[in-house]
Amino acid sequence: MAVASSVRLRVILGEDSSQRVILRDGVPHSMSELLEEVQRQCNLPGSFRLQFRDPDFDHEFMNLTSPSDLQDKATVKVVFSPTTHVTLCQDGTPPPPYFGASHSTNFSPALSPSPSSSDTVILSTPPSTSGASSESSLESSSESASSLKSSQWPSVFDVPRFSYDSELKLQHANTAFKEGGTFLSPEPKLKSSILDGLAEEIVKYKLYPTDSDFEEVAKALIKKHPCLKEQGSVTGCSGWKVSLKYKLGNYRTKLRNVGCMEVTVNSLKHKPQGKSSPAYGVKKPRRAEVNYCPSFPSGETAESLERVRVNLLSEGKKKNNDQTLKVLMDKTFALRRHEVIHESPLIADFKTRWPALFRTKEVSECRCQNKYVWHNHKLNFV
DNA sequence: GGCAGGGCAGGCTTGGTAGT
DNA sequence: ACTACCAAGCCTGCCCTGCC
Repeated sequence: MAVASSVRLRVILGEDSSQRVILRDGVPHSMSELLEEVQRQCNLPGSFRLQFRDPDFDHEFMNLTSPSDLQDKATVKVVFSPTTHVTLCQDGTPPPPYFGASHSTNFSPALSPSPSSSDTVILSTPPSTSGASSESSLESSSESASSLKSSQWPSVFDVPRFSYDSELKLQHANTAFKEGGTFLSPEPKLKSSILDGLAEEIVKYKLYPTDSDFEEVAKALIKKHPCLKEQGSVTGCSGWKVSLKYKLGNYRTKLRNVGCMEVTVNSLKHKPQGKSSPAYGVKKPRRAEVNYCPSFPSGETAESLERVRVNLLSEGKKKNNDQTLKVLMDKTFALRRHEVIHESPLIADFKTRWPALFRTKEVSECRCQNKYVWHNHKLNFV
């Protein structure tokens, strides 16, 4: 029985970054297998295509459409899809999914890499829409909201399916609307179910949606369920927009009560003394700010991560220790974010606590790929 | 022309409460 | 339990003005 010999590829990941990929069973038969293997070995997020040096065209890079064009030691280049906005960690690698909050990475769930240094479990499905009011559901929503938001706000908001009975009612009402133009005035239970479903879909992306986000969701709702359109409203959905704002406001209160970090940071209890105004110093992601307030990795506490930080200090003194530093820096990302958000430390102090973050390698790898967003450490300048 | 600072209006926050 | 609403006050963006 013939054994396929392994094939080595040089994969160009960026301007100053390339990596060896070894295909132990030879070149895969399909492009999808090849892409998956490259993605796995290079730990790449999102969708991308490959280009290879085509000998028929003076070895210029051409799109790779068939794996059979590759030979041992071939050079391929990774070209990310325009829709993939990759957010890098300090070390230039994509963040593990638990980095969460409003981050601008658009991971493809089917192709997203496994969390390397994270112990956090990735939920592949949104929290139950039918049990939003239950404590357990809210806790999972809190988890979802604070640490598992792995998608950018969608270009087209997808209205989720509501509970079975709600969908049934809407189906009947939509039929009646199409036949006789009858609008539906949803009873409180149905309205609540709709708002619940929309809220849970929204918090998968943002805990603090903007006015235009609400408008977008409301429009998507009446587009999918035209029976819900409001008469006497210019847009046909102004009331839904307002209700959604109330819903999200109340929803954040619930999340606060179950300890969702991204909202508890704004509770009065966490405001400085003498500044106990609800609107004072609200901390939330601004513009492209990413991974705003991630939860600690599963099983970790501030104390345990502090011990990791101390370990980082000693590991940082060793030579040729990049891989260990990378792992430890990944692991302590949430702790750094918490320090930045809660304490707004001076750069000098922060540098003392986290010297590894200021290594040339850390900074240059982020800078050299200026299309990427380095997560914001909002520090006070000295 | 470009920049910085002040004033202003509107939007937004949390916490609390009334009504259903 | 939930939606809707209110209060108090901070934040943000816009506009205007003054200065270089």
